[in-house]
Amino acid sequence: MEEREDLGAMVFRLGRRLLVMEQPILDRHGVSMWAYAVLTALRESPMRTQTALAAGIGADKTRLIPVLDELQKRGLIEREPDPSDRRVRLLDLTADGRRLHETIQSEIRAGEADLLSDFPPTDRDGFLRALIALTRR
Amino acid sequence: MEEREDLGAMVFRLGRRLLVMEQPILDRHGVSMWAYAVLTALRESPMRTQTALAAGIGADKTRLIPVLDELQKRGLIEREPDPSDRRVRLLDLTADGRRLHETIQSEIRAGEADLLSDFPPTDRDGFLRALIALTRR
DNA sequence: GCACATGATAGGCGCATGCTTACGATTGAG
DNA sequence: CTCAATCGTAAGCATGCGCCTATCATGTGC
Repeated sequence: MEEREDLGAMVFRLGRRLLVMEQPILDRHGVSMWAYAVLTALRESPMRTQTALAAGIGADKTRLIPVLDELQKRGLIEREPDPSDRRVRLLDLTADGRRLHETIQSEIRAGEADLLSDFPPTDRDGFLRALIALTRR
Repeated sequence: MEEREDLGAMVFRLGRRLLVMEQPILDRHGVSMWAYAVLTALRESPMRTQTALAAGIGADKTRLIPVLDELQKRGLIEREPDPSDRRVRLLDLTADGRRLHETIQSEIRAGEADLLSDFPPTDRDGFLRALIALTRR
């Protein structure tokens, strides 16, 4: 592993490559990257505050608002004031939102599988294991 | 490998993490990310045109100009008109530039080694092999 | 009850980016 | 010789982002 680029350079190039692969998929479903991140986060579990959601996906909480507006208008998320604390908005996916996320994610996963298909399984597993470990908070 | 995030999400988070690690190093040496990319590219081999350099590091050729101005002013790169075609500027590192790149890169590599130190060698090697393959043009 | 903290929202500022256009110098093809 | 193409440079534009402030509604500790 002597002659290689810096990790940063390689990771950023890979990021760009993944972006190029994913963008058309997101465009086709009329969803921005941030919106997809929101759907993904809410699929794991509902959120009690928008601030927590923003922190969870590494977004600015003020920039998230138009994204949530749009998702709500399209009926993809629920966003209701918490009866027990009317400052906060409870966030959750609707059935439509869940369905759309599932559709998009499966397309993205197909693209990923395609990228990874050339590697020997041990490299691929090592790659994924290391990547998962490196991105654990 | 059933329950994992999308590759894109993980790769971008890792990119941010690497950025957080590298930025202080670059700042300490008064070098921007683009400038460091230029030094890295020129270390591999001199370049015959700025356009080729820009394409090589994935930058906009017009945005590269102030970066090159700065690097030249600091005596880190040479940038002379090609006698055989005076439209183009031959680009190369100076001794100082080579030295500075070497210093910065070794600090960055130390940070990378630290990040990767926890993994079993097989995972680490698979990770690097896959990453190298995925970023080959 | 009152001061203070928290959540959502709106707006603005500064920065880096990608993209585009224009221009002067130079080269090469016809 | 003339014209098109290439290279470097300057400038402008729209976008998206992070950050910061202010405002309003609400909740909590004293």
